[in-house]
Amino acid sequence: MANKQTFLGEFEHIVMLTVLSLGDDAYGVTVRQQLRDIIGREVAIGALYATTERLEKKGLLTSTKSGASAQRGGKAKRYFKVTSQGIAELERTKQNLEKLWGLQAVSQTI
Amino acid sequence: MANKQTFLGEFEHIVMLTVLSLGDDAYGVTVRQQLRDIIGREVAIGALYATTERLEKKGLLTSTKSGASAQRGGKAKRYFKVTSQGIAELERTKQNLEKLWGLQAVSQTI
DNA sequence: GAATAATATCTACATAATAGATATTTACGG
DNA sequence: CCGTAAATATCTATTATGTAGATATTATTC
Repeated sequence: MANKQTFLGEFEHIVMLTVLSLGDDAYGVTVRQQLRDIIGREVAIGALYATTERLEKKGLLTSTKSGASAQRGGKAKRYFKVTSQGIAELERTKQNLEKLWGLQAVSQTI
Repeated sequence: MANKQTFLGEFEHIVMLTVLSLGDDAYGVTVRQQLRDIIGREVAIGALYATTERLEKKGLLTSTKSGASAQRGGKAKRYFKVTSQGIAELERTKQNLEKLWGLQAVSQTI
């Protein structure tokens, strides 16, 4: 097992999908809201930033600060965007899961 | 965020699917082989047992020792089986991912 | 009975996920 | 303008997951 392989963790995975789904409006609060709306999952805001930071380090996500344009105040939003490398990674992850789901005994069961 | 939610981690997820796919023949070596064959992923045997043990603690998997029936020796195999709770969990996980994948911007991209 | 094959178990460490408290910035009402 | 509230990000600490590989156990063959 010489060369390290890396994979999207499960939370990383859904955060990336959520960011992607939000297009130009993906920042901490909206990502959190979207996760709650779509899959009913409550995430701590800290969890989110920790994860996006890791994803940035891996080159799967980028972030840019908006100029201060908040409705009622607040720090400048940090907008996230999935990189093309990130998209490739998502695609690979999805294909692998689909392969596993497609196996006989599995598709009969779940 | 009072009550703790738990989710299948990414490795847990694929291990469960693999065990399921192997039916009555799921033990350390075959699970490892299947993962290599289907998605080209090399896993350390220790990683596998650590994970199955955790899944057992959560009630998503059970294991039973075979009588010693190995071809050429070796310790008795430990056969794994996904519990019905495990199946429910897999189903939930799959549905959530499918929801996210189905979102407009996502399905246009990956 | 020594070498080898098939398997599981153990130990230690690295990475990912979670929780929630705290800090920063701006707008609104008086 | 000042205090309060709102919107957001950042920080700190802890727990849960994932990874690696060495070691132990059991049986077979020669």
